[in-house]
Amino acid sequence: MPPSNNPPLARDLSELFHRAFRSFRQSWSQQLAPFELTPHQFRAMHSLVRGTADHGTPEGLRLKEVAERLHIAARSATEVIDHLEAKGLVNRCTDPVDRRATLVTLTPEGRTLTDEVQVARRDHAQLFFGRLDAQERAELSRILGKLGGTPER
Amino acid sequence: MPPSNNPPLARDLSELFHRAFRSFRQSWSQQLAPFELTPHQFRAMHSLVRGTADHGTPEGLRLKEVAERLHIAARSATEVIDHLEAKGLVNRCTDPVDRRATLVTLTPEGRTLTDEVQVARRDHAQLFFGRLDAQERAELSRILGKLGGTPER
DNA sequence: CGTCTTTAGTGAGGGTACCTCACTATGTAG
DNA sequence: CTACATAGTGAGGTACCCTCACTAAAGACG
Repeated sequence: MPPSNNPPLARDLSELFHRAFRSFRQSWSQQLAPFELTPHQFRAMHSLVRGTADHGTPEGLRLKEVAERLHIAARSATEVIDHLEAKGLVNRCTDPVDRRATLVTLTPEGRTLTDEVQVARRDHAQLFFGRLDAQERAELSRILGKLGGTPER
Repeated sequence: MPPSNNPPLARDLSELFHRAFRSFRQSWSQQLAPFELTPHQFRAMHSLVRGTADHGTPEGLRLKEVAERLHIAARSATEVIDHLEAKGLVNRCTDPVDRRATLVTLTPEGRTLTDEVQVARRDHAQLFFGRLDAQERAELSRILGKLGGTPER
């Protein structure tokens, strides 16, 4: 009985948001599991690829930059990189220009893995967002952009 | 090749989703801080209110039910409830009907606090989703519903 | 009644993803 | 050279999850 035509209104947008995101994260985690990477580890590697592409320097990103790109504290970036280094996916080396800084670079293995996971990520996104049609995706994209908080600074 | 005039397309819905949710969660955490509750603690209390309303039983929810509502393992629910109990916001008592079970009920303080936080939550949602107009909110709501995975049960 | 199985909660022990604070080593300005 | 800032990290903490093994109680059945 639809006595209340009630659209599932803004009523509980919070709840819906939470739920949807949880579902998203969980399925992504699963997709990632075979690679033995956590979402953040992958995000870090991803940032390395894009990062080095960004500013001509071929030699990786500083830990600090990684932290910024992941929106986490520097200390936390250290940890993520620790794990990746332990797996032989990245290397640390002192920045010759500023010896306080540590440059993080992908190893060939890391590079390869990143590419593979990139594909998996695309698959996952298609699977997950595939429930929406193109227009809905565009709309969602626009809306999320608005909600994303400070786009800069 | 002009860098990219194209709209922030569905290109990285994953990224956008992640970013928006992070922003959401963070601002909610902050809103919650003055009450000295973590998001999950509040969610648990919230489930108690709704739970007891649900099935006539005036006497709280079982731990297991709490776990189900929070979508976490039973053991984890124990922890959340531990914290709330330590703060005097909930009580545990043995279910007279099934003495294996523990009924969790809100104390008057817990009840009051929940009501207060409920208001804060509404404020937060309005603030956060206020960046969207009514139509966008409705659209978002609809879309998130589609993405939410298991709609019920 | 006594076993046998199931269930609810929890102690023990882990793990991830974050954080702050204080310290070292290095760089930079005066 | 001194003073200060900055990059990374060790130490230590919190939130939020988990599994595994156990106890106490309930239910099934002969």
